[in-house]
Amino acid sequence: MARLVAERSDAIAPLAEVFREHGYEGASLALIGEATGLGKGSLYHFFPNGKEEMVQAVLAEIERWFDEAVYAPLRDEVDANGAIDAMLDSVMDYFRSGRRVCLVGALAVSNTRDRFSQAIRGYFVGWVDALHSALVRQGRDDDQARLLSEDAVLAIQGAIVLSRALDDPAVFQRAIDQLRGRLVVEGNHNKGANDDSH
Amino acid sequence: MARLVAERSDAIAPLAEVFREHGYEGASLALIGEATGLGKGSLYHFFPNGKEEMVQAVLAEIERWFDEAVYAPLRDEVDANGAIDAMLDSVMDYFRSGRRVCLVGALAVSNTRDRFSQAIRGYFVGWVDALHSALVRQGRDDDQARLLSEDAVLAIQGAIVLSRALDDPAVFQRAIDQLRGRLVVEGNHNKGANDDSH
DNA sequence: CATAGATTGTACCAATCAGTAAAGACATTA
DNA sequence: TAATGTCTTTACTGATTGGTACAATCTATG
Repeated sequence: MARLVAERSDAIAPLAEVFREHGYEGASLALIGEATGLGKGSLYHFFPNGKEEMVQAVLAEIERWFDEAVYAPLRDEVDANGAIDAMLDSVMDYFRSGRRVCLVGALAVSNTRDRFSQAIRGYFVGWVDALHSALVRQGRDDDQARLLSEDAVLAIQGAIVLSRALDDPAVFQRAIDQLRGRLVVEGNHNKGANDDSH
Repeated sequence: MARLVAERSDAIAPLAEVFREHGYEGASLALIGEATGLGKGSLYHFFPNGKEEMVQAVLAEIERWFDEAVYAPLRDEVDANGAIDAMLDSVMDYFRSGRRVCLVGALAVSNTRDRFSQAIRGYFVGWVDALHSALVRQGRDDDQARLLSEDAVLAIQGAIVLSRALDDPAVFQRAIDQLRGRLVVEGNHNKGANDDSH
């Protein structure tokens, strides 16, 4: 039997989805209520500051998830190549081959950017820095790693835009493949060296 | 003395700006009226189908401009390297170093995508195809040119997103520089051979 | 100057918007 | 079971939304 009273945390995922699909302005309280199954009363009980607080909560959860699933391995794993590989796999899953919009990226190109600028900046800075760290651990010099990490994050955002514009997930797939070739260094066998294929 | 009656074409530029700044949903008729200096009467006289027709008109004008200023040179100029160089300069100007949003890209990641899918697709297909043509004329093989042209258009969109997210035009600048290095071939002196620097 | 057509201002509409208020239902603890 | 604090339902507000209707005004042509 389902719980009759809801928790704030249960609302985050449907909130994220409705903001992704309709944007900040487009996500009306009617749509939000429908997506979360919560009435206005409940929504304003959990998020007294309305839509703005809902988006902030969603952005915080997105940041938390990326930090745990993507940034931390990039920063901490000894196997930098493996962490980068895993990042590309995670990204492919998370954005559903480009069918799913990046909420943070979408907010960045909207007029609501300024309202969420801190969270938006944090998301991307965290990503670029974490990837930079992995690239340096690969043995690349700082400047090249800086350029490359920025370029990779940028390419992922562009891939979402273009694959949605052309309605073709293969565009996203190709972009990820290209990145794998550009980011994962050849001849680096420090990932365990269990290459016993003889 | 300014003309008392307006023309439809005069409204396109302010319309483009207001849709860029506020998105489709965010651009209310009040904002549109303010931006264009036109009342509802005039707006619905010129665009009987309302906002949708306004956006379609803006997208048509954007497509026309890009086709004339960017795609045509990429397709037709004998100097492919020069055309690509000019494209990157135009892009830098047009998007104001990433400060200005790409309306087509923004629509592609919004829920209004389906309504304008044909125009959105046309814009990006036109760009990728034109760049592909220039890259082939450089002497590259078809597959590499395909990948590279897609990658370049994608990188420009991503650069807009990231530079806005970080509020740093230098990100956009670096992305354009990177593209110049990747797209403009060295040692190709078929651009007129007026290299009389001896 | 008269007429026709293009353009504009104003008043208006029903629907929807974000947000508020408060009484009621629920679960938790004692 | 009584009391407390969390959650939900319902009704409501005033503002704004996109869109319509139409009379008034302007401009070009005869």
